[in-house]
Amino acid sequence: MNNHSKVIDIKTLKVSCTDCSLSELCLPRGLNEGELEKLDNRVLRKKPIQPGDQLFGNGLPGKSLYAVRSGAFKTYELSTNGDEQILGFHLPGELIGFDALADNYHHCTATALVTSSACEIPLEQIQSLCNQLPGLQHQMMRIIGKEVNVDHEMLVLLGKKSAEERLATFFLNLSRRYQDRKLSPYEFNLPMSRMEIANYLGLTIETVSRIFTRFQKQKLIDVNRRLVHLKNIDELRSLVMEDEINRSDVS
Amino acid sequence: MNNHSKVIDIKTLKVSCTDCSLSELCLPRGLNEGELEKLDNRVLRKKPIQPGDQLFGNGLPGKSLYAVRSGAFKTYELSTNGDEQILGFHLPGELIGFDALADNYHHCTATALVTSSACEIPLEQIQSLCNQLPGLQHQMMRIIGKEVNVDHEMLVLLGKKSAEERLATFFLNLSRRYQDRKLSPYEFNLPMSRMEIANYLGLTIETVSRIFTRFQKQKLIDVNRRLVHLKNIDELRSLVMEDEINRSDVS
DNA sequence: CGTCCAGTTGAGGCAGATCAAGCGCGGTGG
DNA sequence: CCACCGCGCTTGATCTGCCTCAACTGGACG
Repeated sequence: MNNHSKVIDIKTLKVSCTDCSLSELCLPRGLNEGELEKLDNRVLRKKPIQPGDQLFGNGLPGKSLYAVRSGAFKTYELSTNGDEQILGFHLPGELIGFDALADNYHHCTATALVTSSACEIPLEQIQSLCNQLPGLQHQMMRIIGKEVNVDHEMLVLLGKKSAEERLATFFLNLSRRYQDRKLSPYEFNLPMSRMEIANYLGLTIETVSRIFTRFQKQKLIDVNRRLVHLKNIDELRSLVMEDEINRSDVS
Repeated sequence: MNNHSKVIDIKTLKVSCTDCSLSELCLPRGLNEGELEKLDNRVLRKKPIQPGDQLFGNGLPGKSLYAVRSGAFKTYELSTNGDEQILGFHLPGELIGFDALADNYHHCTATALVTSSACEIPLEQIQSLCNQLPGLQHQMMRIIGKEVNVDHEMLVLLGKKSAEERLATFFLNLSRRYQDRKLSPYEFNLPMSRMEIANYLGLTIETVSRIFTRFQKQKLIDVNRRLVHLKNIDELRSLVMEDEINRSDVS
């Protein structure tokens, strides 16, 4: 490496996996220093991506995974009548691009919600490294498994939950993910618009807005434009599990 | 191989990957004879599973993937209020159990819809074999990628489609999967109840029943109990307006 | 200080849920 | 052989949560 050169600019330093604060959430988790360096050498750092710009697009060849380094992305598919369905919002440390594993073409599109950056890791490199580093293979499996489980949670949300439950679930999910990133689980900025929240949760923008207002009246949250303050997380939690209490006692 | 022994009973023959008619849909796809044998040695064949019995259960340790050999399974998660959300129906040749990749515990439950059987492949074996057989690693990635894409299609369905579109999509999807299995794409038995169809599609049993009736009046299908006859696939397609570009799993 | 646009609020409508009754087939037993 | 039951499914009537349409608000920005 370039340890011999003491005069390295901050940018170069910041972009190595070794010094990345996200390594415990990302692919490097569980690797030792030597292994990390091997991985590091295969990772391509991409230039900052402006809001609305694509990281990858539906129908385009895809031979890499991407780790969100900063900012936030959304992935979405186009429905038959042309309008989009958002599949997920992706925060730093999260990997996206699994949709290209099947046939090396992307089946969804990823665009930046705010100015963002990402690391690109070619699939070929991942595969060959996995053969050398059992820890990496293990971590890959964990990440893929989590991806599948997250999607399944969304199916439950869309298939069974009321609008109110969806919003409460959404806030609690974001809260936990910000906490995992050493950020406040109580106060954060939404990187996405109301429109995008509604789309993601299978609702309309009006319904989302009304429930934001309702939650504020109930002192559960404060929302000011995109700044959210969760004031009563326990109550939000009980909202998600509320309905079984009401339904199961009449006998 | 055991070609030297001419006296082998049919059961033994039938259960090897070499002779399994599903191998082109399943894990063995793309492996040569020698490689196939290696895989074959690691696969455990499970006894037949009766309708309603579990292949694996939510919260239980999971250290294997399972390939459906015959019959059909459903996987489901319990929502916070206790009722189930069906995540998928699984036909012969399909792999299930990816929900345990994240932490070696299952996050959903798999039960047989009819008398079924499955092959168990321990994850450890898959991983070590993947290091020896690039073809297997490649096929694993393909299957995982397809799994992710299928889940994403379901998110679009639940987030955006009308009840009618959901049912049409459901029929077309089953039709294609039966065709892939060299069965009639026009006439087949549903392995699941109306209730399970409704649950899977985020609808009620009454709505499903009404749309079945409507489709019959429109001469799109014939349904008699669980026997379905698709009479006008093109019209069903136009109901969904779905471009089936992505499902060509023969890639 | 007007325009724009994201978001909010209100009124009314509708797709699908809920509630309730009926149907038909397979199984049981008489 | 029919009478009866149970259960999966169908059908009808009514209800409702969320959508749709439409008007309004307030901060950002030229």
